[in-house]
Amino acid sequence: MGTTQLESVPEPKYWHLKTVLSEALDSEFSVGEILPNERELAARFGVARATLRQALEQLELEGRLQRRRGVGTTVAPPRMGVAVGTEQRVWPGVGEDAWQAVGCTLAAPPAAVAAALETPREQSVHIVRRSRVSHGQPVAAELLYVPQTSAPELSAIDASSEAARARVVLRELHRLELQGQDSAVELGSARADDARQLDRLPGAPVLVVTTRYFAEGRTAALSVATYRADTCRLTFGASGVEILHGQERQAS
Amino acid sequence: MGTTQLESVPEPKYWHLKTVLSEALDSEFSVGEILPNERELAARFGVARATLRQALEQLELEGRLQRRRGVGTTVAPPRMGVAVGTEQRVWPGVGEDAWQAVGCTLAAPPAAVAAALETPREQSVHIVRRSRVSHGQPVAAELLYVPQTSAPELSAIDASSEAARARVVLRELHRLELQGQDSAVELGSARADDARQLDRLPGAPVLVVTTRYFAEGRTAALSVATYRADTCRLTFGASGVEILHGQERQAS
DNA sequence: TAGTGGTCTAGACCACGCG
DNA sequence: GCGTGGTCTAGACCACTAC
Repeated sequence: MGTTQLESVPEPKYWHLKTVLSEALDSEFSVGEILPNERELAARFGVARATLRQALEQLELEGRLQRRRGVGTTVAPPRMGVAVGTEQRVWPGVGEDAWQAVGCTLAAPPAAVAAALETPREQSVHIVRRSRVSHGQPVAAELLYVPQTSAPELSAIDASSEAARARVVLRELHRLELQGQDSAVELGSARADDARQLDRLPGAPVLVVTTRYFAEGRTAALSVATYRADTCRLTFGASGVEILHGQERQAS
Repeated sequence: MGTTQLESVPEPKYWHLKTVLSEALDSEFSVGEILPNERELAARFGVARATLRQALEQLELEGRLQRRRGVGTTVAPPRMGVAVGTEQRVWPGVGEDAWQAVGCTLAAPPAAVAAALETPREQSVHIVRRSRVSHGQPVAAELLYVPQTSAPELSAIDASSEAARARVVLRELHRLELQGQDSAVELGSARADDARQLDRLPGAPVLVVTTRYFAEGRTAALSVATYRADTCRLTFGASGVEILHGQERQAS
């Protein structure tokens, strides 16, 4: 990585810096390698630390870097493909996916969820919390909202553990015939609880996948899953195949 | 919007500030309304402008605010649903979508694109640039890579305008029988050219949708579309239906 | 030209991880 | 305890928009 000073150009310093760093990452660093610390990098490029950080933030947003407080900045591996919309329609928790039930509560859903479920407000629903792990890393935290009409027979077993209750709700749900589903993806920032589950700081960028499951002529369940935007590439259709690791990355 | 000072709490000021502002947006502002400027807001909350900006950045990332240099900060409308993966497989540019061909060049693709197309490197491909408009706003900029094998008969008409050439390439492409397609979504930041097309600054957060189109037993075309992450919610499956406007937003 | 958001600086202190 | 990235400050100047 060069030590050249930045010239006076019309484009912002942090933007130029990002380009320089990006090229250095391609040519002089390998995955997992640790970069010099921010104070040293800033000094080396002759900019304030805040400016350098702006460049690093962008590179982290693009999945090129990973920064951890108390540890350092490392070169991130290519994003992993995570299948979120397969051809065959399946209930959440069916198939060989790495979802893991964490807990289950019975509570009134947020207003927007109640609206999507066409459930009367103030009507409690099962809220199943799940966690998705891929390649040994947590990639998603999900809240699955299941109206009591979709999973009755739950009153008898509230003595079990939360995780057990979650599995029972899922089992009940799977008894219904799934008629269809649709999904939406949007950018968000991790709430405190999701962030903990994803091993990130609150506010970290996430891809929020909202999926509606239809059965018996109504919305039988609603899933709101937040995926780590830095490490994940969400795939729809044929799953998990390697496509592009990034817009401008070298072919491996 | 209150004028209360922030207390000393363990959570970051900008995070608390974001929460306060978010609630104020819900209760005291309506869509399109313009907020006080950053210097005044910072003073009102008793923080440095940089800290205030950190909160605004997050809210903009979540699609709650829109900031324009020289103008001000306004309350953003709910994100619009944009269909990107419909059930029936269709070639790009077929159907009632608002894509508009901008130009077309013949050039060697980036290495990663060449790999995905299973095309020999250094082999030129048609690169069609398109623009997608929804509700009167530009929402996506796309580069569609079409190998010459997928659209021959183009040599005779290179005298036409760029936009006309683009349409011809698309027409050629549509002659093939589409066998399948798959997509991937990931977070990125807008390159300078895409940013201009999207009416944003370079580096703005975008959702990059990479779609492979299969025909004649091979990858017949590859699309890399960058959607404005602040204004768009990408929908897969049944299109465009209103689902959730955000994770915790009030039902309208 | 006035006012806005965007960039940049040179400091300071804090929270966390690791040895 | 030390080094890391995370937060915060109080300024300054620039680029753009609208009048």
